[in-house]
Amino acid sequence: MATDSPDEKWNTAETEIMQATYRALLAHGYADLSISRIADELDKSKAALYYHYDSKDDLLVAFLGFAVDRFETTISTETGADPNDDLEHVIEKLLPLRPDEEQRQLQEVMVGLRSQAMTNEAFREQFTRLDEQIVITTEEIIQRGIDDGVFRDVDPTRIAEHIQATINGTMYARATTNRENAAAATRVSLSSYIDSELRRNA
Amino acid sequence: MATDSPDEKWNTAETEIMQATYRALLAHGYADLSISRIADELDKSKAALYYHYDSKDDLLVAFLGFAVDRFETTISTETGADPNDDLEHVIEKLLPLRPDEEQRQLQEVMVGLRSQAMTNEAFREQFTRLDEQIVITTEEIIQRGIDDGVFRDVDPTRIAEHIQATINGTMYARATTNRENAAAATRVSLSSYIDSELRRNA
DNA sequence: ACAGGCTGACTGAACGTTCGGTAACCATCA
DNA sequence: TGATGGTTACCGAACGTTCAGTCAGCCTGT
Repeated sequence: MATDSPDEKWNTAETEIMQATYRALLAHGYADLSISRIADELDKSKAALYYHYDSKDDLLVAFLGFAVDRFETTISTETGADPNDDLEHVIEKLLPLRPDEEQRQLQEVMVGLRSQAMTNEAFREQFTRLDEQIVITTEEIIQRGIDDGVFRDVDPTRIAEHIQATINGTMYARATTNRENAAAATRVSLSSYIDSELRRNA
Repeated sequence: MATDSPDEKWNTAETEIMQATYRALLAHGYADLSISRIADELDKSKAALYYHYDSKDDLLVAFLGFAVDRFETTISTETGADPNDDLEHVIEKLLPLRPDEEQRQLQEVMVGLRSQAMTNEAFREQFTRLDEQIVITTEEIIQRGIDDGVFRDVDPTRIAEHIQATINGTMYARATTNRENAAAATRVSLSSYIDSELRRNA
């Protein structure tokens, strides 16, 4: 960032830029995202953006941090008492059964950004971190379920990785194909996978 | 395509363009793919490309058809006698346990192209078709397994969709994160999922 | 002679980035 | 009080580059 502000979080101007970037992303998609378009959404000149960030890449990396923050906040609500519910909660957050417009848009933005991770190492590290975070969260819930005796004694890591891969795949399909029915079906199938794999048969 | 050639398949000139496009994609990635770069790989001028195709989009849509063809050929080798082996074969083709450089590159190209499906309807339709094709292939193997009595009487569509989502998610993670170990683990976990879900416990 | 396949030079638009300037707001000190 | 100087946040215009796409003309084989 250009200004080394002492703040822990985002200051006002930068938050506004992040939101403008988000709007521009929604309106034009990652491929057609330009400094001009972000500036238009911000209702400032292009140069204003260069006052706050050194380059387009700099701005975009900052935005990715912003977006990942949001995404992580979304999934990490406080955990309840029942591991079953917690697991279902995480899945519903990541892969809503019937996503509203806002959820759909956020996911589209994430998929768009993610495609950049193929060639941009800073992006790749962020998504590596994000995926790891999701797996760890899932793992912990499963472990707690095992400790509480409501889940069978499985390998939490293995199950968590499997769940995460399935979620990612479904999200990906939703964003890049017209197979919405298949996505919904997979979402349901995932619940039944958890049921048969984790739940104790009394 | 610009030329309405009566040929069923690709003629020589077009095949060379497709291969040049593939090389350019590997060398520069989708984001930095330009007509000039394809022309460089082809060792012809830009205008030569415009002789064969009306626009960049036209060329790219043709290339996607070409790539999807290749991908489908890859997975649809003749089916053997054992549904277990066939299933494992399809999975290994789509998600090699230890992919060589060529497989890795093809997958990267596919993920790059796929990100375009978010905004380009022609692309989206192609990937919808491709995913559907994979699910159907998987479904048929499972159905055959059930008929032969080697698989339990499950819902083939549901299992096939689940497998496909998991494969897609893992492939996606491989292309966009540094979690190669997790990808390999998920691949193994997928086999064990099939084992516990499909195989008859005698 | 002529058509198919191609070239090289070009255009206009869009892009990221830089730069000179400026208005608003501060603190300092006479 | 009010002049001085510095800082922050911004603007408009321009720069160099790259891009998709066009076009007049040139080979080469028939």
